[in-house]
Amino acid sequence: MAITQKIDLSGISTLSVFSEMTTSEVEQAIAGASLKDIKHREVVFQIGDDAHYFCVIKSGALKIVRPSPRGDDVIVFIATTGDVVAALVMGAELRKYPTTIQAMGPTQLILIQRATFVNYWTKSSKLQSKLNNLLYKRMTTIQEDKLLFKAPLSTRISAFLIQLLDRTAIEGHKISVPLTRQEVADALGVTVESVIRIMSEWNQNGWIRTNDKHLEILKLDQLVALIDQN
Amino acid sequence: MAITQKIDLSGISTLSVFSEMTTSEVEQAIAGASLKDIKHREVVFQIGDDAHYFCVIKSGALKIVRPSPRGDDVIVFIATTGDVVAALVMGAELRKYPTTIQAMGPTQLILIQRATFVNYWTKSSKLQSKLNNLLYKRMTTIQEDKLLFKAPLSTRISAFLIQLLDRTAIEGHKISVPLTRQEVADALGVTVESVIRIMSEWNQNGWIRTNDKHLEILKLDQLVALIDQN
DNA sequence: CGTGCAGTTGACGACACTCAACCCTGGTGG
DNA sequence: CCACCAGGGTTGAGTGTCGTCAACTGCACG
Repeated sequence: MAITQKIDLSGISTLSVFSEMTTSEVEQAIAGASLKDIKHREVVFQIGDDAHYFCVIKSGALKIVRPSPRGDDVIVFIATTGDVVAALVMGAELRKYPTTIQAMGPTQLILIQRATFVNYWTKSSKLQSKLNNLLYKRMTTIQEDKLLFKAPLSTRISAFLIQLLDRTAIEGHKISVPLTRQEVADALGVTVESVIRIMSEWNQNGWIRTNDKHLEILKLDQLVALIDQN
Repeated sequence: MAITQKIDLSGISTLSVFSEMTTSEVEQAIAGASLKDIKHREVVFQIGDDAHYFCVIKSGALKIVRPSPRGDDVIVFIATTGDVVAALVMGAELRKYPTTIQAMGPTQLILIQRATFVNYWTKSSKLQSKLNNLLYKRMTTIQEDKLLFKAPLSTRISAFLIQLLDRTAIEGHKISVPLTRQEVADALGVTVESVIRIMSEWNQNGWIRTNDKHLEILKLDQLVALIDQN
């Protein structure tokens, strides 16, 4: 674990996990925690390692990845600002990370010790309830994709991008998370080539634009139409 | 809501949700609840309906279903004994069931009022923690399937059946939940015909047997081999 | 005795996978 | 300064698996 900083509460209480909590409650929730800056692509937690920490995303995004039996990676979920990652492993018997967690773009994390989870988070029904909601949302997004299983790939890619756009929204229709075609493919469980064939066409049509790993959606209505027409 | 019975605590405290709880805690958790017998195929909660109740499965199984845009159903999850269903909707702003819940085989439920959830469950960190674990397990099973996305269908069916066998295990290798090929297809997001083509072959090879909607796995090692070889 | 559902089989076609080659960029080292 | 390499993106040809459509059986149920 590298450079850490003193925790500044001001920015933290705005995170949805800690909303509706008093300052003292927030302090207990992050007792002994540290702030950490993560570079693009840096691995935060490695699958199989002993799980001593979990984290809350202060800014940026993380991908939760599992290797498939075939060798290729599968992106289980892309966590964004305010999400809590690896919390439930803290309470599990087998205290190894079940997934690899990796940064997408520069990311700032609140790294919290297992002990804090056991001593405070499990005892706080407020926090537990927040965790439940986050988990529920995560499950819902996975389900949405399952619903589109039989739909053509273009529909699935479109739905994926729009859902990611919703969750990372900045001004305009620009996805603030750096995203390669490989990652889109890994998230949907398909091959890069298939993704590229479809997104290249969108590019030529002027529906999307990529610069410096960042994807901008120029014709949102066209992508939405792809989903609806189905 | 139809015929209900007086609640018998003896059978209930053995359910994993209520383990590690005192009798009085369990009583509060199911205050005002009723026991209900559900017939095979009966709909417990209908998607879009007002969510006044959630439930704990005392015995049997429920399928959690969402209609896809194409019109066909997608089975999100098959909940078995001890699972809690529709609990998280109780706390959501939009109090409509997000899925349809339907019985698979004769099932006995503990039907609990929303008020009990709000008044007791949300306040109890023990129960919240149990809910977290159940949700986590549910998410893990969904993920497992995602890992096998690119694998041949036979592998995915095999993995699905084995996972269901693990969770419903009775003596022998018989899945105690009645299961049609359509349901297998809906759970994996594929067509019935594809499922049938594969399972018919297994039938002829003597690897599985179906009688009265119940599936028995005769050559478990053969099915496991399908997963491993991949 | 008709209706509906579960299971089955076959023919056909489409969409996505596989494999292979190639471009372009940025970074690194001689 | 150039050569080399790696990673991301792209394109094409060929293949295969699974979806679609259609027809048919057997069975349960009212």
